[in-house]
Amino acid sequence: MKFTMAEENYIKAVYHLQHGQEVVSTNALSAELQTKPASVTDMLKKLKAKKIINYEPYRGVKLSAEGKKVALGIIRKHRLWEYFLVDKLQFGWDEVHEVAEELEHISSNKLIDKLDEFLGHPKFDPHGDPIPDSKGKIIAQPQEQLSRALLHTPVEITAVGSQSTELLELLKHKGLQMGTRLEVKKVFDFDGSLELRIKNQQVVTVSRELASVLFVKSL
Amino acid sequence: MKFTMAEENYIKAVYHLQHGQEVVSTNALSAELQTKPASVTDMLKKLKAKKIINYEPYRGVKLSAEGKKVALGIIRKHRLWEYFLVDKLQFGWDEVHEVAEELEHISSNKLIDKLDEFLGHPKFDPHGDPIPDSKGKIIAQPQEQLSRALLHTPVEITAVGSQSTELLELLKHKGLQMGTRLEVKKVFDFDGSLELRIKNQQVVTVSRELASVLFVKSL
DNA sequence: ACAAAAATTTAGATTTGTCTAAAAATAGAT
DNA sequence: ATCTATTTTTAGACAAATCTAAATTTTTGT
Repeated sequence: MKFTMAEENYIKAVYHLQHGQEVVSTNALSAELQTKPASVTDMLKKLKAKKIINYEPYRGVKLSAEGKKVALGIIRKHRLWEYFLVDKLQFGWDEVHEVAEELEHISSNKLIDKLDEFLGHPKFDPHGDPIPDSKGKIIAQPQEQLSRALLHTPVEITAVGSQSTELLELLKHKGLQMGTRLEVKKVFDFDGSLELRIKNQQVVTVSRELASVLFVKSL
Repeated sequence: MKFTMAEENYIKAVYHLQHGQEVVSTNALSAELQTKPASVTDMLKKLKAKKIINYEPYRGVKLSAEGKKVALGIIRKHRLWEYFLVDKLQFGWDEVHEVAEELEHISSNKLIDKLDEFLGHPKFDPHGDPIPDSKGKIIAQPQEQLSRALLHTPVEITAVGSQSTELLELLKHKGLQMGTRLEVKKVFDFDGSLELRIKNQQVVTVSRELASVLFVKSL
C-alpha cells in the first residue's frame, strides 16, 4: 500500500506517542503534528478506512499490526538517513533531524536497502536510537534515565528522548552528546536538578527536565 | 523563494523543453508532464505571478533569469543524486532516474553542497550530462549526435538525450552505455538506421530515432 | 449525580493541483 | 483571405489536507 507524506507523518506520530501510553489522543497528535484537532479527526478516519489504525470516535487510537510495520519502515528510513548525514556527509548530530524528516518519505525500497548496505548495516542512529532492520525488527533498548542514575557512578550517554532543535541546542551548549561519559555528583531535591562531572573535567548543572530525556548506560 | 514539488517539476520541464526552441508550448508541457493542457495553463499563471517565467496567453512560455537559476538548482540536485546512486550505492546507470526525480525535491542547500563535496565535485552525471556547480554554472557540452558521426571513426558515447525507461531498456539490450566505444560501419539511407561495431567486437543495428538521441565524442 | 470544563467530532470553507467540457484564439491550407 | 483544424484558455468541479466555529461527548470536581 502507498501513503501520502501527510499520512506517513500521522502514522509515525502515532507510533512515537504510543510508547508507554495504551492509546493516543486526538489532542496529543494535534500537538505533535502542529495541526488542529479537527484535522486530526479527519485523517484518523482516513487511516482507519485503510486499516492502518484502530480507532473509535472519542476512544483514542492505536496502530494496527499493519500500521506498526509501516511506522517501522518510515523510522528505518529516517534513522538510516541520519546516520548517512553524520557519518558520510559530516553533519553535526544535532543538525540532521529536519533533513531526515524530508528524506524519510523517499519511496524506493531498493534505495533504502542499498543505503543500509553502503553504511554497513548500522544498528543505532546518531542520537543513539536503534535502527529497525529490513524486516522491521528493532533492538529493544534497556534505557536508563539519567535522572535515575546512581551517584558517583560513571555512565555514558546513549540516547536523547527528543530531537527538538531546542533540546539539541541546549545539549551542545552544555557540552553533552552521544557517548559523553559523566558521573552524577549531586542531586538537588528542591528542583530535581543534577550536578554532573563530565569526563572528570568540567562540572555542569542540568535541570530535572533535561535529565529525564537523557538516557545512559553504566560503564 | 520556496516552491512546491509541482512547481519545481514545471520549472524543470520548461528548462528542458526550452533547449533549441525559442518558447515552449502549453501542449509540449502537457505531454512532458503527463497532465492536461488546462492544468498547464493554471500553473503557468501561478509561475508568472511568481516571476519565474515570462508568459503571455497563447504566446508560449520561457524561463525568466530567476527561473533559470531555480531550474539549474533542481537539475544540480537531480544529477548529483544520480551520481551518488551509481557511484556509491551501486545502482545501474539505467535505474536511477526515477529515484532521483524524488530526491531532487529535498530542500536543504547544505545537504546538496555536502553531498557535492562527498562525491568529489563530479562534473558529469552517469548519463553524461553536465552537473551545474553551486553558482548555477554548467559546462556547455559540444554534443555530437551519433547519427551525424563519420563512418569508420572511433567514438565514445558521452550522453543520452532522454532518461525514459524505454530508451534505457533498449540501450541495455543493445549493450550500449556511457563510455562505450564504437564506430559507425554503415548508414542505410532507406530508414536512416546505422550499423555499429562495438569495441571491434559485436555489430549492432540502431534505428535513426535511437541514433539521434545518442551523443558521442571522437577519440 | 450533575454541572462545568475539556476533549473530540461535525459542518462548512479554503488552498493546491488536477480534471472535463466548452469557448476563444491562432495557424494552416487552398 | 477565409475557413477549418489545432491549440490554448476559461469555467466549473473534485480530491486532499487543512482551517474555524459550532455541536457533541467524555471527564472531572464537588
